[in-house]
Amino acid sequence: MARKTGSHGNITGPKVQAAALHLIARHGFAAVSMRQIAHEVGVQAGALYRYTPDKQTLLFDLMRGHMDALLTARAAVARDDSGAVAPLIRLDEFVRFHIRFHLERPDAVFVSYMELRNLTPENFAALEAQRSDYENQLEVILRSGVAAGEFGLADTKITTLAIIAMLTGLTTWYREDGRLPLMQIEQIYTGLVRGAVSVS
Amino acid sequence: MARKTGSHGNITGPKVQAAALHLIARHGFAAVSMRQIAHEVGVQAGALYRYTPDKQTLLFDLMRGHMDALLTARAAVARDDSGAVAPLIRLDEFVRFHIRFHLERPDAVFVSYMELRNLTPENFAALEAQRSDYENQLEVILRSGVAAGEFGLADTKITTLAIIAMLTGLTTWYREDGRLPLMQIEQIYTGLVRGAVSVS
DNA sequence: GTCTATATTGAGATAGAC
DNA sequence: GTCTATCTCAATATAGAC
Repeated sequence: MARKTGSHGNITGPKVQAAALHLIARHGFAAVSMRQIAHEVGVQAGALYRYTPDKQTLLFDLMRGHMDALLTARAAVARDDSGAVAPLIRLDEFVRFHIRFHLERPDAVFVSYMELRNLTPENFAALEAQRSDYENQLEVILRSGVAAGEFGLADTKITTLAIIAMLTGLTTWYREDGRLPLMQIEQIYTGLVRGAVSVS
Repeated sequence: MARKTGSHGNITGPKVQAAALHLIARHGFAAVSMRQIAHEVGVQAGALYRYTPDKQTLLFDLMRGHMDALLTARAAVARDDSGAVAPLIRLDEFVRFHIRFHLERPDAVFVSYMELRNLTPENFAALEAQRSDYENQLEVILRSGVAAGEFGLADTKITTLAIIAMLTGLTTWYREDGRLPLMQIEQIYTGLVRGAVSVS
């Protein structure tokens, strides 16, 4: 029952992250000032430094948080696929997972892709390792499909990158109140991906 | 024979554009200062304002120049397709054109995609119109293929965006000295696209 | 056509009061 | 835990000499 009034640390921290993510997604990391972020949170600029040592770390924490969430969520889905699930089913599953996860957090996706340039080399390398880990999970599916003779692919590595680019591109134009409901969009994309990997 | 020594206007102008494109692609528009651009050109910052009224216009000119070049180059290719060329052939042609054009100018592609946020609303609208024009050319091909019964597509609009995202994604990882030669990469991508639009 | 110098503004980050 | 105040530095853009 301790820790009552006057202690906002557990609420301001997340608000700083949310405000930073929101503003950086819209204007870019370099274009957003600590003062702007503070204003959106409702505090003065100096107060932000209780929650991050500097602006660069704030950016990295956002991006690392996004990649951690991606890999964790993916692991929860992929866990059920141990063993006898057919490659085509696992491919559909991956496509749906990728679309859902990315459409649910467009700001984080945008920032994680656009602001890689603004990371220090070490921070960049850490995120690249996570991204590579994720991509590799799709490539494993493609390879198993090729091995089973169910997929017809010229190159699993390039096809992996091509599919992920295609799926992630969805985030640049998708609107919740758009022409088609999400489930139908998912079906269209699974169809496109199935076609791309089919034996011709 | 007039206009000799002391007149560098016709050379410094392009150098400013080239330096700006190069630096903005690497660090982002907001992160690059006019001083940095001037330094790369080999002049002082004040001199840049002989070639652009302000930083915003410099960015817009780069992006508009890229889109103009894209539409002009595309028109030169598409001109030969009046009439009896089969949809599948025109689709292959579009894929190869898109890949070649984009891989030849990675900096301009990167800037034109990443810095849309930093444009004024009017400048943004002007570029969006051009982008829409380009995308529409692919959609026309897809529609003609559907009409001829040669393509099996759930939705030409979404498929257009999906294909373009897939192709443009190539620019993020392609290296001239990479594992595969460009011609082979083009073949892989035409194969992927053919599969995606094929009747299943 | 480019320079130097400068006006003006705002950035990231820190110190110390409360 | 947040505030005010401030240090230090660098940004865009302009003016006027050469």
